[in-house]
Amino acid sequence: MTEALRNPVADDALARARKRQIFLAVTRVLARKSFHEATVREIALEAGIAAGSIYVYLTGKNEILMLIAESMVGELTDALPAIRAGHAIDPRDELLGVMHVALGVIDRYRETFAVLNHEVRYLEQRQEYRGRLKEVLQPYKSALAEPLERGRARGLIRFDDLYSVVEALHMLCSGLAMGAGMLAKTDKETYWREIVAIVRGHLFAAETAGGTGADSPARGDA
Amino acid sequence: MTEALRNPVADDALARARKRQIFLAVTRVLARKSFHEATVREIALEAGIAAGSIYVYLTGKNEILMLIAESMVGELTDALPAIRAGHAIDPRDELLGVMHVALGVIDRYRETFAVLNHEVRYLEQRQEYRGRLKEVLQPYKSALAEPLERGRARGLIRFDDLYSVVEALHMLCSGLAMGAGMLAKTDKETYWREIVAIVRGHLFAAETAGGTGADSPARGDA
Amino acid sequence: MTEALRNPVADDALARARKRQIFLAVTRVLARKSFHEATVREIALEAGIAAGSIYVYLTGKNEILMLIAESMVGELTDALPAIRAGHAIDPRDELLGVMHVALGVIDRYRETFAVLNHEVRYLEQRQEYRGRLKEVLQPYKSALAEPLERGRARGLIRFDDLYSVVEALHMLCSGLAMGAGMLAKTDKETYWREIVAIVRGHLFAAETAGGTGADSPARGDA
Amino acid sequence: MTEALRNPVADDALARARKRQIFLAVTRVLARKSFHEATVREIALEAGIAAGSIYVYLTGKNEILMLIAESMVGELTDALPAIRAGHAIDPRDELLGVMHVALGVIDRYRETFAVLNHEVRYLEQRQEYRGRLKEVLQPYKSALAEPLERGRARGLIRFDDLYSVVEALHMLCSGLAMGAGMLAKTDKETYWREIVAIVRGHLFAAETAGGTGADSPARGDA
DNA sequence: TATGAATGAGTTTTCATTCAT
DNA sequence: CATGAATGAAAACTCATTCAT
Repeated sequence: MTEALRNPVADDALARARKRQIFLAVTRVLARKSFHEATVREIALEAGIAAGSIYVYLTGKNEILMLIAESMVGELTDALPAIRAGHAIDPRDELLGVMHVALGVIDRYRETFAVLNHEVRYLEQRQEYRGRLKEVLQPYKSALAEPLERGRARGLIRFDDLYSVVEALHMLCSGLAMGAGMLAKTDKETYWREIVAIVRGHLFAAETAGGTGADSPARGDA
Repeated sequence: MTEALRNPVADDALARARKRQIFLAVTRVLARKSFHEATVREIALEAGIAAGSIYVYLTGKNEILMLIAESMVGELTDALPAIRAGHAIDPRDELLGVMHVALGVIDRYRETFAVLNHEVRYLEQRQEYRGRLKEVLQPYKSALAEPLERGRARGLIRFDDLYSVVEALHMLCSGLAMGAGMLAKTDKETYWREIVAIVRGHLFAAETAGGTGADSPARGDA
Repeated sequence: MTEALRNPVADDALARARKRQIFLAVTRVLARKSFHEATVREIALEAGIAAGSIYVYLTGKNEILMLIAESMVGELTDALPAIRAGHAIDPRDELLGVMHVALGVIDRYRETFAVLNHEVRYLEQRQEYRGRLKEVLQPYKSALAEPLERGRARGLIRFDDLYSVVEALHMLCSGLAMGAGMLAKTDKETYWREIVAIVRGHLFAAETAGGTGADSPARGDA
Repeated sequence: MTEALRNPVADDALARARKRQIFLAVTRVLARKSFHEATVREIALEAGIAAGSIYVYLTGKNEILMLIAESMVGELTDALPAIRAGHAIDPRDELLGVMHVALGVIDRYRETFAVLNHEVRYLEQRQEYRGRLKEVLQPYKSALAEPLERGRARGLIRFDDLYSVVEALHMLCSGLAMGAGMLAKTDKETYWREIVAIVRGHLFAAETAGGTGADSPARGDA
């Protein structure tokens, strides 16, 4: 009754086109400032539409974040079939393939990705976004989780907690976009080489000396 | 905007105590909401002081971020001597020790850390914060970089680009606090076990098949 | 703003039909929300026409109020001849007859009537509506005023200020629709019985004690 | 937790004074325009405070309506004891006394009263206001209802449905402020004379002819 | 005639910051 | 040092109205 009142835009192709416009605009704006510094008006104008027109396609500012998530995961999803086809044999290769594609998307939209990665936590706290968000992010999550599980089943990959590893690998990729603040700005291929090496187990020359088990490397801390 | 306090507090011990109060307060507030949702008044009240009193010790809301950075890096720094003493022999162990301590700090202030990690990029864009920020973050950065370099010199750790590796390891630790949104909420020790395994090179059972070089694992993608 | 329609609709019957549609739609919408909460789009949609189509028949949102006035007074006017015919003898009966019909219309469109009764004051302040409004409302006003004057002329009804009495009787009828907020929601026939009794002079059992004249009943107040 | 965050103003006398300022300001603004045309900013400025300062004392625009209700009922309540003392003998006199005082308040704030009378219906629909509103309006309602009931008990006042009569008498008073739109603008004392005459049963010279019973005066209508 | 996407002026509301006490 | 009332700039969002189709 009250939902149908908004301006739902009958023309679906138009809606898609406008949303793409808005996504690309927000991408440009977020290169300059944070999500909270960026105003809806600014984003609209950058997209070449009037201030109020954004509300014809989106129900609020937060919906821009959902649009970002959908768009970026979409670009990743588009590349997945090719990867799976290309690395049918070894799940380790498939995993690295997914990470490489993810890195490509992240690199293409560095700042926007950083924003998404952060804001998603607050979106997730809101009942109205929880479900949708999970659904949107699912393909990315699975793209990492599946080769991991397949690898483990075949004895090619070793880990205990799937979630932790997925998270860790996701973070390794994210690092490309996050570096800006905390540490340094890195170029994509340079960064890729290093994280591939880490994943492949090349970081440490050989096993650490005897007794230093995984759970006790830091005996000196609180 | 970030000039000196208008009312430079004479009593230094008091100033330090109040800042600690504020840091702990912000820590509690950020567990509930984002930095931009949190108001200065709310933080002040949570700290047990009046709304305006925050400006006696801080010059603006952004200064709270600096305070967070200082406080968290401080807690890390305090633990560093013990680590270095404990693992004087193998830089690989020292590196893991630093990471473990960092993980402890991150775990203690999860949401606050996530906020800091994100906001730092915008602070850094402002001329007025750039320098101070770099200085504040320096000890953490070095704590990771130094054992890495020492390890490389002694042939125990292998990598090309220091920045990338520092970033990657930092991200691996950060993952503990970030998981919330993008993926899953992980417990500290479980997470630690997995990232240690990755760093130690245990993730992959053995080298991937022949030709899949580090820079070409994803030949199929755009 | 209130100038003639830009696209004066040629087909007069169509225009009348559409206006009726709109009137009935607004009647339904106002049962749910206030005039200012109701959007033009909502009213149009409720009427089964497109958002912009309302402007083919009406020059603006305020014109909806004029339409309401016309429609409701119209329904009253339609019933007047029968009343006058039925009570040709006693103007007191005629007066009550008019009030009863008015009460019927008010009851039929309670919320809409309440809106009209209120908004009319602001319409009236606008030069562009003043004249038209007076003209539209005239039949109702006369329907009350005429039997009153005739009654006075024949010594059957007693009053000094015609306007005040017309207003008072109008308010007595309006009460049916207004009660909602201030007091209680009353059923039409129950309410009618009480106001008829008041008008007929049955409220007070007998004249108040001696000196309390009409103009001095409240000597004790500020 | 979230409630205490707003600016509740510790100083109670100050809060009361500011609210009075705002009430008087709104009174002046509503003489010029409708509640929906009046902006919060305009009201604040008229009250001599800054735009945003209204939110230090009120939680939103609707709260202005509550303030109006409280203020006007308050002025009425203040006069009640004197009336009750002055007319202890005859409830009919007391009733007229209350009406006269009400008429005085209405006259003092005509447009504001009209707004309140109308908007109250929408406020009442909101869960958050229902209870408070009922409580605030209660004294006025009782002031009319009590003498009516006492009068009926002693056989001095005759009616069946209390709510209807209270409503009708309230409407008779309200007429003074409402006339503007629908009919004519009347002066207080002139209006008072006429409604007193109606209530006292002087409107009709004598009983209408025989068979025209209260429930059938309008046999000719739909 | 009818439509509905697009507009942008205008509104409420929030909140970091100041400053008199 | 501490306070908290006051400020006013800024932002999200709404919606009557237009106009190309």
